[in-house]
Amino acid sequence: MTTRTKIKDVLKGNLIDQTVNVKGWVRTFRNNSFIAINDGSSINNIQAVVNFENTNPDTLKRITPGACVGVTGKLVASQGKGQTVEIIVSDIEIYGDAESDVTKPNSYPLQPKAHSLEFLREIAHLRFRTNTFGAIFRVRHTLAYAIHKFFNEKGFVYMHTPIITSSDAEGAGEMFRVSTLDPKNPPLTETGEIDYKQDFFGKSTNLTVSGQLEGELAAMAFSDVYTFGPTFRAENSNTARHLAEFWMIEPEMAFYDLKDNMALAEEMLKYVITYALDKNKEDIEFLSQRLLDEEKNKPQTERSELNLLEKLNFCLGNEFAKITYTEAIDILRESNHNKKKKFQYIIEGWGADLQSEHERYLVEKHFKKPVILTDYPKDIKSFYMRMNDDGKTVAAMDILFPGIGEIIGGSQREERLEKLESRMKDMHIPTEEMSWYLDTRRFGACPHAGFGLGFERLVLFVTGMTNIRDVIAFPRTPNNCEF
RNA sequence: UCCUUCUUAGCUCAGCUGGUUAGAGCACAUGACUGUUAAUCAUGGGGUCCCUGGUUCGAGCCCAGGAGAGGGAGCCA
Repeated sequence: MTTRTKIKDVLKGNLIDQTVNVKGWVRTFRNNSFIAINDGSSINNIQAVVNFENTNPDTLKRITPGACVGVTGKLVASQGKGQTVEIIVSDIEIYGDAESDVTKPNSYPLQPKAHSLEFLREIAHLRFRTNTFGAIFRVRHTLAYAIHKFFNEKGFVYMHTPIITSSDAEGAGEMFRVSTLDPKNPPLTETGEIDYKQDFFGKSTNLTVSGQLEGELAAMAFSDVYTFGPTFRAENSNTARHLAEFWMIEPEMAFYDLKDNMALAEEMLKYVITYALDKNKEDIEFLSQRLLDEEKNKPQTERSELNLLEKLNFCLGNEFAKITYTEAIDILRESNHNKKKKFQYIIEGWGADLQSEHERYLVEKHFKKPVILTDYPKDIKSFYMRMNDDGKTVAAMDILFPGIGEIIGGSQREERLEKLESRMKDMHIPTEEMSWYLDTRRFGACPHAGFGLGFERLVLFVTGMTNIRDVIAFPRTPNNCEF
């Protein structure tokens, strides 16, 4: 009995002349002889050669795209040109058929031809079996692993912050309500409001929009912590960069100021991208080529200057540009783009929030590399960000990536109790409910900082994909919760 | 949520100024071939033209409403 070998390992070729067994799903069956089998361990298929003259014709008919097969045979150097090794099949087992006749109901929808990303999104449960999505989700895995590896090597503690929260004061966005009350007949208070005292938790609860506040509590004990978990926003955002359910990495570090925070973020991004380039070289090369092929149909002016691999390497080889909000406003105001009124929103003066066209100009036209923007006006940022000495700006930072926009948002936190409380009052955030959070400022407060990295946006950048729905297995967006 | 474009065969698309029986490539089926590389060659089947209503002698095409998708914007990660 030969034990199964993963196709990735068979392709290494050091098992040559040995009998091997592989199991996987048929991609194509050419010439009644050559089965391309993929088991997800690699972007590459193994070619299994059957002798159709002494194989049962009924078995041959069942070798169709999508079918699951196991083959046993001798691994030999390939006679053909497209691959170095192949398996001469001595035994084949069909584990699961896949109907290939499209005139029949429930036929396998993936055909040996190119499909549009939009079509594959409708069959997200099967799209893992394509080259593109195989590559994307292997890269996604590697990036997730690299993030844990990076923080672990730096001595960070991985915190699991709660998914269900009662805090509605984080201000990061609209929340999904969590309730076990009967939606048709909820208990009411005397004033006619829904009585959440009778709900499961005895109060109104929601899905988390951020683990940051809980992360800060932990950082006041472990010094360096991070979270990596699902996050939920009930915003009615219909863009290629937003999801209702996404994964976020939120490190929080005691004794870090904004500069330390920025340096950690840049180091982490470069670390994980380097790691993925090393571990998933073939996948990223495939995705790079996919992007080139896609852009062939576009006019010259819309094509990228760098291919995906070059773009990633360029990002690794250069320091991120670091400028303050105030400097960014000056650059934008003095730009020909602004003077020629090419912006939809003309930069008038200091204080306005930057529109994505401005961010894109800074990243893609002016600096042509990732940009860290710092020290935003306090009025356009969150209550917990540390007030700068000028009294006008806060110690915030956003990292902007080409093609993606904001990939990281972070800040040094306001550790001074009085200043934090007065900010909360200004922004109508109830300090009583947030007493547990304010305790960190009452007992052994220290300067600290942290940031949030949108994991899917990182995956977008590394895979060169342009729609966030294509880098998460089963995307949740307004009006869409399939699978 | 706003702006905009689209929806025709399993997939990707064409369809002229509103005109008779709606096309192509790929996929699929059948056959041939048998060292292929999304195999090739031949033959064949395959349509609720997104839905509802309207205009018209006549609607895939025009009008109104609806649904779904793409791109852009806002909010953000």
